[in-house]
Amino acid sequence: MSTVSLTITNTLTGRKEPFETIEPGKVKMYVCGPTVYAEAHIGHAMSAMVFDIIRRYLEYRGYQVIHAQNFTDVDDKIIVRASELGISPDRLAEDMIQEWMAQTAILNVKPATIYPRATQEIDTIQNLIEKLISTGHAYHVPGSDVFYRVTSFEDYGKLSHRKLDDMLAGSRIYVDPNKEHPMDFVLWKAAKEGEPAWESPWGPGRPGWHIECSAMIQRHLGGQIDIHGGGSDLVFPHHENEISQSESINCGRGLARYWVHNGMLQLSGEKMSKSEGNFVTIRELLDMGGGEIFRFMVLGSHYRSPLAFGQETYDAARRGLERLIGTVRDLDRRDVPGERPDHPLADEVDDVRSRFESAMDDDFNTPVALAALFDLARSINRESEPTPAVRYAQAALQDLAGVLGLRLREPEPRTSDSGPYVDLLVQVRDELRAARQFELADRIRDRLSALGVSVEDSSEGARWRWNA
RNA sequence: GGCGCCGUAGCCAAGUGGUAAGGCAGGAGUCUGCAAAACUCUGAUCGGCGGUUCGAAUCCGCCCGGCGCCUCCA
Repeated sequence: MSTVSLTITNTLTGRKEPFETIEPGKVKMYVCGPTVYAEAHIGHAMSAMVFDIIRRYLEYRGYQVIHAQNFTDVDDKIIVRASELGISPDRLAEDMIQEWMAQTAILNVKPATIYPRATQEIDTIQNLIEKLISTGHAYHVPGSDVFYRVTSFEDYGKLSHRKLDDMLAGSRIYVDPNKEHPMDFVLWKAAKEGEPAWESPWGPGRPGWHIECSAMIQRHLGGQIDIHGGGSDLVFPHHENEISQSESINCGRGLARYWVHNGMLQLSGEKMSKSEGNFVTIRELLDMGGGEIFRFMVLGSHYRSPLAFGQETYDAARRGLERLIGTVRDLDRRDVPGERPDHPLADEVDDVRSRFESAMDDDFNTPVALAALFDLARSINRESEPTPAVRYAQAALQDLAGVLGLRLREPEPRTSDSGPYVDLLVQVRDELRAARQFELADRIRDRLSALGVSVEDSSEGARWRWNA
């Protein structure tokens, strides 16, 4: 095993802690996925990317990562929305899941190891609830729901660092009179006429939101996990409730060693959210060709901080990313020397890699890791000839960027079949330039630019690329 | 009302005790037929006030401003 000194900020303790896995070399990571009732927005994409980056780095560090990401595929909002659309809740959920899978693939998010769904965990969920009732941690109100009894768990509030008493003060507008305590939450929700329902000892109904995660973790990852992740908006009540459910019947073993939460994506100063209606969908982002640009934005600030999405920051990210792409543009992996060249650039690579690793070891400090990559890019660009040392450094740059999930490829052309014609125009223009027909050559360049093609001249002839 | 986070150059953003990484934008150069790209040079004393310290962006207190959670939410 390598002597890794990785540290992670743990929401549970509020501190940065050395990362130690339960099993050597193996990481069990569970990340809360979306409730699939509507198109996902880029806040969801951000969260998926953050944990993708964490996963990639853990794998880079030699860990085997078992990554589970759930889908909440039964819930009030799904039912409401499906009925608005005139389709079944199943259908809606399935469509949204397929879309999520396709979009995260384009965003270069590595597929999770397993994708559990609430509706496929009903047995486990019911068993858990039964156990919670029999141990006095939950109660069934006949004709109503099954609730978790928050006062039965003395650690309630330990994740979000609040006390039950403090939460009551300015809290809810409406409290279900069936609850013993206002903070008690639903484990099993009785179905109304026409709603999706499963038979249970407490009547037909469906699982409450929080219980599915406890069940999935127990069934798919078996007991305690290393990392539990999600957006910071899930700390309370979702993750707090998960802890109480799982730990109250697990004899005090911690559900997860490290609780990791990403900051919220903001749009015009406020949290991006479906219910608030201020959001940019992943589809819109991808239509702009902004998948990798967005990842670059995410990498540009620490994952725990809020990130503001806006045209200015988007453009800045695009330009920065273009610089890195330009640095490895002409790289052909076949030209990369197998041996480390004896050259100052190779020393620079060593130095950059070491800075990259220290940064990532320090609670996944991606802004600092990126800074190291930009320094390497500058050193590479300083070289005028594509020597083996340059190829070596370019490959290293691309590899390290790859650990962050950046592909560093040229943007794809929108019209894929026009390439040969652009080639032709650029060649003709080269000949015009050779004949010193600059006026005509400039006009071609201007016209191509208007069509989204950048032409760059050099002593070896012109090259062109699609603008992002 | 309770809990927590944040406020660093025009913009984004690292940095938690020893005199401020990186990116974008801007300015001046080099290269180029011109441009683009690239390269070189170029900018901040860290929201305000007070305190601790030999020394603070970094610790403490107060104030101002912003955000998140306390209700479904990545």
